[in-house]
Amino acid sequence: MPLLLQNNPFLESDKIMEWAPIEEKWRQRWQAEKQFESNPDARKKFFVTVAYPYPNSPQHIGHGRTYTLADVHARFMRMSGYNVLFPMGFHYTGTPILGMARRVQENDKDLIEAFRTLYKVPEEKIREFADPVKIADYFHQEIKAGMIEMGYSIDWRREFTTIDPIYNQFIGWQFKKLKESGLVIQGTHPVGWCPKDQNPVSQHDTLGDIEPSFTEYTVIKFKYGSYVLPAATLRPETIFGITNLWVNPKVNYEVAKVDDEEWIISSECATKLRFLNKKVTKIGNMLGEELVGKKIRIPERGDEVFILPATFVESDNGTGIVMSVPAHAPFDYQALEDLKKNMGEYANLPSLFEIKPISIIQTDGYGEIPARDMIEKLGIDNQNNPKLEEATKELYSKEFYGGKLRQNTDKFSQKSVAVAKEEVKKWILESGNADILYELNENPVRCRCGAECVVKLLDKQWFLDYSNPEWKEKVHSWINQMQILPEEIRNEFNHVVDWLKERACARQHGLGTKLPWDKNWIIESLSDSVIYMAYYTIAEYVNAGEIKKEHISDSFFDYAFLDKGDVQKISTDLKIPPEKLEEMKKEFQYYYPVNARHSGRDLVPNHLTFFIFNHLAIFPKKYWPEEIVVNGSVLMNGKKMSKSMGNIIPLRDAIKTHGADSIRLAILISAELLQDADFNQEAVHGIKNKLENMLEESAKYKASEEPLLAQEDRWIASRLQQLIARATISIQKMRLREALHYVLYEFDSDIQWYLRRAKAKNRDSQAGILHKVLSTRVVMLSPFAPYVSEEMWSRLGNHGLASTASWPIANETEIDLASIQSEDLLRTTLEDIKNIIKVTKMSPKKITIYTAAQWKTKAYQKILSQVISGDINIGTIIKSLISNSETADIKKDPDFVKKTVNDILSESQDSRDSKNKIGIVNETMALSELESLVKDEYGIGLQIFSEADQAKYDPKNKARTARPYKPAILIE
RNA sequence: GCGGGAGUUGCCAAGCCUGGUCAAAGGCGCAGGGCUUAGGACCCUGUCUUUUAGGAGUUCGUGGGUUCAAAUCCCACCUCCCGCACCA
Repeated sequence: MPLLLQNNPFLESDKIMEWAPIEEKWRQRWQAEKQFESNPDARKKFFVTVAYPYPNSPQHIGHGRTYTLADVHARFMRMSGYNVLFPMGFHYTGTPILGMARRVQENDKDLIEAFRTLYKVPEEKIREFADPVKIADYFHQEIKAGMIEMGYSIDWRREFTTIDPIYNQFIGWQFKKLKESGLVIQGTHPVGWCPKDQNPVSQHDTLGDIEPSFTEYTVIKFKYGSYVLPAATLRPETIFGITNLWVNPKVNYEVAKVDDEEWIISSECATKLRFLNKKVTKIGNMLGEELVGKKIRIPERGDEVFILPATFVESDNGTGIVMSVPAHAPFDYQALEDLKKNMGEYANLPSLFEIKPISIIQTDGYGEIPARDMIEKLGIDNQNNPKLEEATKELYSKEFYGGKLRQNTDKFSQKSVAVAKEEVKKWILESGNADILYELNENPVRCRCGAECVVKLLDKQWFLDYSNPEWKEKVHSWINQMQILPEEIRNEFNHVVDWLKERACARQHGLGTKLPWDKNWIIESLSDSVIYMAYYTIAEYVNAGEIKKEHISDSFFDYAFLDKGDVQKISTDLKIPPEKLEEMKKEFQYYYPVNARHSGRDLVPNHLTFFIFNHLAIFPKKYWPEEIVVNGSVLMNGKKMSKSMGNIIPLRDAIKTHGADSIRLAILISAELLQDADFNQEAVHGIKNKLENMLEESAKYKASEEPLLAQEDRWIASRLQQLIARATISIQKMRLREALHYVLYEFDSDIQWYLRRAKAKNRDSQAGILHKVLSTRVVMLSPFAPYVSEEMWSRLGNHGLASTASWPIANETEIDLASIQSEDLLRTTLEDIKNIIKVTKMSPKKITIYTAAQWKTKAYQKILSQVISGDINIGTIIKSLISNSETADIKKDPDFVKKTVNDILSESQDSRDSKNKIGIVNETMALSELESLVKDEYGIGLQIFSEADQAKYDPKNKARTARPYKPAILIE
């Protein structure tokens, strides 16, 4: 059979079976029966949501993970009897789509080609893509189609996009609520900025996708007569160690009026300052060498030091002036050394040789002058040696995390560098002797328009005040009460809450909702997606046209979501019948709070945390979210998916090739929640095979009432109950991999064993039992693999749908512990026989089994109960056994106690308890089942004797070694 | 640095939360056999060392500890991966 070769090897399929028609059939049935539409009723509800997608590309396997997890959760809860609401919306707001539209307008070849070949967008659609909304619309429909194909049990009547007018009104309402609570504040805020576009830039706005990150520097103002000579530093605490200032003699500095002061700075610095809202007016120029040899006064310290020349000083770095701390900065130390060696034209510099490094930081592993230690260690001999960077970095890190300030640092003495850095900065800033400068980490960063980016201090920026201590406290305490899965993430949440500061919540362009009180701003897209789950409860009314945008005002949301206001008055104002208002309010109150929110772990430090913050700020406590479930990402053949690797599998393509169920299972089974799931060809292939085999199997057994007569029947029925119990617990903890493992694979070995037993006995009456077992198993598979489960369910001859069947409830009373022990005994004995044959390499003719004598069984029970009660002292056990006439025979075989205690100790707590509970097992009877197995396996006969049997056949005197649960074996 | 995760037998990977059924699932690879014109298809068997009686020995990053018992719990150390923002 020829293989359909496509670009991606993953998309090869051997097409053993056509899944598509099966999927289509059941999908239509679900739809026709409105299985996933949820309306308030008398049942308990369960509201499960997932972060809605941003439609700027087709979804791939990675996106599929979170949605699949949520869908399994929804289906499981639905089968467990809950009225489950699982809705979906689409997040249009944000900047990337806008950027894409702009690139289409500019006829960007790469992007258009990507649309064409990678995303397979039809030509006529691409032409519309100059309009960002068209892009969003297109991928919206694409993603939705994929979700339907994946079998997600979504109530599509409640769908919306974030640019729907009523949604915008809702977000406006949200922000007014936040502002009323004092949680929206205004302030300045540094951003990466394109001076040409007059816009903030983020990573995907720059050439080469460079993140425009920046660092905050402290600028210390040195006084030179009436001028200020500012030097930028990352280490303000080293002000105590300054011995001089450095300028580059070749640089032409600017004299400029900066606000009310006159500064001497490089011209690059002047430019930077302008974007930081400084009023900078150039007055004149001054060559660096003019400054050399002059003295400046150090603020706070009050003493004076010289300005010296250094070539390592660059005009585009900081202010173009550098403060010199030779004891702790390798550059400074080396520059000073260089100068002393080669005075040249500066021979007249006074007292140069008197300049001594001032050590201000004590760090373990370093001497008085750490900078000199570093330089000697790395063998540096001049200030242009590139190793100086490395030396600086290492020393900075060592001193920052391990250093302490010395006595000569005033009130900061003995403080750690990490602490002192902040305190000193604050101290100098407060006295007006310092300022702040931001410097891009990578230089230059260019905007897509080609202009060089700068750091701009935005004025009057709006912030959500996530630093508000009361708000933080509230969030902390709620996080500690919430259900968070997996549990490890709880700490991470708490940590995020701690470090979260004010967050800019509005920007000046992009799709989105206008800030209600300042229409120049658009609400930023991570802030307009934090309480939208409430909107699902009214979205169906919007979609049905029952409420219109002109009818909506804040009073509507106040009423529906906060139960505030007079219904009659609102009804009159908004022209909505009071019953309708009441109905919507009831609906919100029915479904809220969100019971489970699913999301990828990348949203923990932002969306999920904001989600909690905002719910707590806006809604009363009874509507705060109950549970968050976080999952990891998906790898492709062990590697991260990325466009450049070309290993992104579009979800819909994968469905076409492998079928939705195989993909669902492959994603779920390869990893537990937080781990990265690895998606690969073999895994999907294996699962497909498995499902096909199971499907074939389903047609074999028909329902019939058969009593559980045989030992193996009771056993498989017991194992089924144990499976139900274990799988249910696993799903409740969202350990879906574990649950699937039990249902799909582990239980298989039980079925195999059962079939082997039945076959050995030549039974033909087991179909009814297997039918029951397999049907229950299909029900349990249904949330994971809904389509194939429906198909199996129907082939098994069951009525209705697997997805509406009730989730089985484990029945303890159906678990027959004795049958489980008996089967274990069979298996271990068979294993032992196999082992002996393997080691001796003999071909067996005859097997004889000896069960332990009664006194041993009695003694075993005694020892067992004594070990369970914690007594494992062999001496006392023997004494108590001898004192009892039933077990006094122990004297004949003192070794027996030691061996038995070891036997018992090497078993699990569960197994011990179960053995203790069921008491004495009739081993002769249990092992009689072995006969058919041995016959089947080796084609030979088997005889069983009791050790106590006087007439037994025992030529090799083996019988005496028999122990309970460990019969003696003779093979000839 | 802070926060999180990981280190298992040739490779990938389960087990760890809840200590004992762990020489440790499963897959790949490898070896032997079956089936076959053939197979990169499928099925069976084996795959730490040792052993002609179900046994013994040495293993789960390193070093300690707790326990009758440690891959699993505790402590210390080493190595690797991810996140640290105004971006969805």
